[in-house]
Amino acid sequence: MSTRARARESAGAAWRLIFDYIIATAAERVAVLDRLGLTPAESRALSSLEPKAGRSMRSLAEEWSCDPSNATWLVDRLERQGLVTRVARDDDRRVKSVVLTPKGKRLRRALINSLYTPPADLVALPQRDLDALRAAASKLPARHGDR
Amino acid sequence: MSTRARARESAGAAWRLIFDYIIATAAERVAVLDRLGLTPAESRALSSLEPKAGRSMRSLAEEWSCDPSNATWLVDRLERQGLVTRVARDDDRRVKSVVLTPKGKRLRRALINSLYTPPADLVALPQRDLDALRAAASKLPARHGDR
DNA sequence: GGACGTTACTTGAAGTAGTTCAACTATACA
DNA sequence: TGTATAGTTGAACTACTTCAAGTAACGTCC
Repeated sequence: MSTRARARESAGAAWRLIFDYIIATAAERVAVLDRLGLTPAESRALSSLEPKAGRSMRSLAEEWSCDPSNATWLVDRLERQGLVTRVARDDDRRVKSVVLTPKGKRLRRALINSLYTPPADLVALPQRDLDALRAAASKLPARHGDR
Repeated sequence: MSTRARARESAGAAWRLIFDYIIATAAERVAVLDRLGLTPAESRALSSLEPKAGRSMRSLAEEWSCDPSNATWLVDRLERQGLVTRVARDDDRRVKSVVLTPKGKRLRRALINSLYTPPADLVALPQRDLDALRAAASKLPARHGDR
């Protein structure tokens, strides 16, 4: 068997297991959003907003690959919940900078903390496996995509 | 540091990396569904249906944790697309068995094949890491949850 | 410096996907 | 004959998407 084919086989097996595990734990994440009173779209929006820097509507719409009017709609929702504010940017008054409020920052932190908390099954793995998992995963590209 | 705390730390780091990677690759999976003409709910429905055995509406509604009427609605959609058929069970004529048609089986296979194909970044990892990843992941519970 | 095309964002209307609830039918079971 | 169960129907609602049209601010070219 070629080196390449061997890699594909191992990667396939690993991916399948990981993917299944992600699906199996999906309900926990739904429960998190539920508890925080967020829809999936709202949670994605929240995690797109860094606590320090505001972001233009356009850049958000691009990250979410949606229509600008959709971004307006979603940011409206967040604004009505007091999670973000819009501020017109001084250098270009067409651009609205979407900024997290203190409440928004707190909720974002709570959201990320919950989602980043490893499921119990994972913590229960042998330390050797956890280290290997971490080492392997750290070599994956940390694409700053639609998170 | 306690053994426990160390596990939590490694698991946390590993989980965070994996989680980010799953989010980063989410668009690929959306593209798969798109290509196959399936909504997320339909794809979940399809993968709940084993090619060999039919399943009652009730058991489907339970697996999807939704209202029975919701299951009716979803299965209606699949049936209209020729992916499943309903057959009344002989031993209890109240129960409808939802069965994949040949077309449904083919589509399910295509769906699972696509989703189980590991992303290129993963295949590109060193063989050593892939083996470790696979070994670690195989120790996770393969909960047969909402997949 | 005033008209002109462009860009950022918003508004409104229409549509799809999915959820929830209450009411109903048909079958089973006691 | 009643009561429970499996499934369906219909109505109302939320979350999201798409598209077309509109407003305001910017940049530029004469």
